[in-house]
Amino acid sequence: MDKQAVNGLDISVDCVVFGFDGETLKLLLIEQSAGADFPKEKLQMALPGDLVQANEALDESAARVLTELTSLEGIYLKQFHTFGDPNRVKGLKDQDWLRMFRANPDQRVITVGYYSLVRMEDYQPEAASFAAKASWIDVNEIPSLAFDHNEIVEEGIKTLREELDSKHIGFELLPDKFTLGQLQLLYEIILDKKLDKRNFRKNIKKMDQVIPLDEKQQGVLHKPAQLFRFERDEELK
Amino acid sequence: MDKQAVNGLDISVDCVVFGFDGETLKLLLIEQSAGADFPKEKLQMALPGDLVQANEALDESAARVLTELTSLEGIYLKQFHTFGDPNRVKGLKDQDWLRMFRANPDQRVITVGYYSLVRMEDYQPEAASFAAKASWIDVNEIPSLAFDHNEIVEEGIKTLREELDSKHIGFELLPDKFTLGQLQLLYEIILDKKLDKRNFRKNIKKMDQVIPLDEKQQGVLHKPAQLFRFERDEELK
DNA sequence: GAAGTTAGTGTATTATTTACACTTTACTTC
DNA sequence: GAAGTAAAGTGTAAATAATACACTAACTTC
Repeated sequence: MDKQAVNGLDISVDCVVFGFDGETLKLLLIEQSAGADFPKEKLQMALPGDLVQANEALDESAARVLTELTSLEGIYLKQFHTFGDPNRVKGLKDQDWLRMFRANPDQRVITVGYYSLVRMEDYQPEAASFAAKASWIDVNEIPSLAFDHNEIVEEGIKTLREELDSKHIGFELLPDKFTLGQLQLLYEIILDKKLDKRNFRKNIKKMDQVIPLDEKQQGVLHKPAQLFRFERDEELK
Repeated sequence: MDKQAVNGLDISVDCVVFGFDGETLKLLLIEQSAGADFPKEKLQMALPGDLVQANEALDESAARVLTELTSLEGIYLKQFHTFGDPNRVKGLKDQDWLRMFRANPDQRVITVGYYSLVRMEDYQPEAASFAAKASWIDVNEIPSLAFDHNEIVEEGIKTLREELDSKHIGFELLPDKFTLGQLQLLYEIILDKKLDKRNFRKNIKKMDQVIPLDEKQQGVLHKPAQLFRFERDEELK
């Protein structure tokens, strides 16, 4: 009586994982996992993601993907958009891989996009625990990715920009101890515009979550900067 | 080799449809459709929504639900969040209905939430073309709804609030010709706070999309207000 | 024509944002 | 140890935006 979806359907999560190395904004991308006889030249880079498991909430699923990949827990993760174009996994470029690795390669897949912020110092892909090869790629040098992942990346970056100010998420990308110069540079890179140093510092110093430490930068060839740390809300309790 | 979702799965869209009658903010709710022998007392109110069809994009699906319900086209519709709790349709209160109307009542359903803004003058549910009974319900008097729809409503209202200023969506809820008093009242109701009349008007008059008409309100028992109309971006081209 | 009701208008005050340039400090090199 | 280098660190004035606030105008009803 009620209408009903005719075909089977899978749901996945894909994570747009940002990192900052002090110079450029990076994205954590994986190489699609290759079987013994899958031709290497047909492998593409892709966002880390996976099918959602039975009895697994969406947030849990995204957290699992990240933890499996990086062994990190408690990472900032936020759902930002769901991508459901009926043809999003029907591109020619993706067929070989789907036929090799998916039980139902022709099945429609709807994916929920998450973005995530990782301290790069906490995770270097060389030490990966995961089968698929992962690496940090400069956001300005993203290659053509599997499926519609380039579009997902675009949306993820847009969301990061929009939420940077209101949600204090910049700090998630920095080491525990950071300088105001590093923080400003990060903001400039994400927002893609220059900021005024004095005004920026004025604003930051209004936040009482940013705490000056009795400690200075070391080993730089100029005046060392004071270090700060960010006190997350949960630490305030 | 690759992991895979074990059970079958459905995906749906649910629409949080706002309307404004000049006094309060309303939500368009439907009564779950009842079969001949389904006990009326077990029917709940719910958000308009439906399973996503094969080969149907998510946005298309949401637009279809709204059009089937209201016969209106080109309505403002925006995806805001996807709800995927594995138990979101497992509540006791929802079992009877699912068993009657769904082919796979135990199947997990993930739903994509959309919010939508409808000019109430354009649609009065009494004249509905749709089977299920629909009605405008005051947002402050929302009853307990089917599934997790109360939660979806909460998120939808939150999103409406956040996007009210930045996206000019208030105008979508007003008649073509409106007064600044009506507009202010709408803002006050959505934001749930009083606004200063002179400052509000100052702000509105900065937007050159709000165009004063050579026309006044009629039939009011006080000084009639000037009418304005809102020029949407697409009209500007 | 008096009473009731909402429309419509301006200004002074305060807070926020912006623009802008020089001195300080530690390290490195010679 | 002097000179050079490179980023750190700092304050103020001007412009803009946000806020607070009270009366007159226009129409309807009685």
